Amino acid sequence: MRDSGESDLSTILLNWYDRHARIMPWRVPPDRKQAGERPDPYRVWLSEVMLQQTTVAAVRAYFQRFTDRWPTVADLAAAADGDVMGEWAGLGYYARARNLLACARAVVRDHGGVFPANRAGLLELPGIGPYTASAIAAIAYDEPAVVVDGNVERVMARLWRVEEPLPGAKTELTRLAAVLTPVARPGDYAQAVMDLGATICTPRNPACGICPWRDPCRARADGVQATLPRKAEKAAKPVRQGVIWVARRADGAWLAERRAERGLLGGMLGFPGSDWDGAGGAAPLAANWAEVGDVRHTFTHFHLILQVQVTSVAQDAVALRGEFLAPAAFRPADLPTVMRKAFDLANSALAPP
DNA sequence: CACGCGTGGCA
DNA sequence: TTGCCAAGCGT
Repeated sequence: MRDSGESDLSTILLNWYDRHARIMPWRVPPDRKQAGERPDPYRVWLSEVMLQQTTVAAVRAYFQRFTDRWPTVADLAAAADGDVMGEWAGLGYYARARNLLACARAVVRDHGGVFPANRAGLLELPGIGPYTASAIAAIAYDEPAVVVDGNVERVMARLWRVEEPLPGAKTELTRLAAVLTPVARPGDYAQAVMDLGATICTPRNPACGICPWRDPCRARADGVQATLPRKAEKAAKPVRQGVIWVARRADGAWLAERRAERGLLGGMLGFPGSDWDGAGGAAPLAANWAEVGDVRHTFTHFHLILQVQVTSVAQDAVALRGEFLAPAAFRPADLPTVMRKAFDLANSALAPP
């Protein structure tokens, strides 16, 4: 045991975590850990990937469905691509789902179905970067890895009053996080900082009055906690426009199209459409198309206005693009949100078949 | 290293 | 309504 001031800080936080740890389906609470229970690396990995840039509230239901359907990494590795992409639909950042499958298959193929038990090994796997490798190593294997996510950056920036804006401050914040990381209970410590950041040291209106680190916090002492961390200004989002064609066949089948593996919504189910450059495009089949309105959707880097065209076609219609999927094979829940919006608009505009 | 990559909640 | 934000990764 160290006896430095930094060690005191981590001890204060761990004591707080022992009393206030949030209950999560992928987490082993501190009292059960103390009794010797270990978290399942598969569930830790799955939760960490889902939580990348995503709120706990959004992840919970997805985590439950994934673990119900694929209880082990071997089950997931054996799944069909389309089933995994469909189950991920709505959660966003779909490269995560593609990498999730690639990672599960690599674990089965190259590691005998067992996750590497250290940060360096985890880092080699697809979809596992510096943060996720550290988080799994600390939480699942109690490796004293330095875990730096958005919560840690925010908490460190306030605790030490770091005025340099992100992303430039990242190196300094990582150094400060490393100094605090304890050798004992590094996994609980990592989760404690994240709980602190999510429930007390929040981006807006931090609850400093009940914070276990309120006394040592330099930003709090100077009253500048709400201004930290500083961030570089972001560019304004341009508006892009396009057309999407939704066709229903007489038997109720829908003309769908699997998107390219790479890029926006890569690997997800969708409908034939134009480029999103406002130039229009050619319909995927000759029919009497009707414009039924626009769908508006905002992606990370742009706003999209999608003009929705619909039609009903005969059973012998031939599509130039896409594939007719029978009602049993077409689940609207498999669609990413922007495509789901287009489908809902089209479906409500068409008379029952 | 800067950028592309989703979505839903909230002020 | 609009902008900001959340447990980042790959290129």
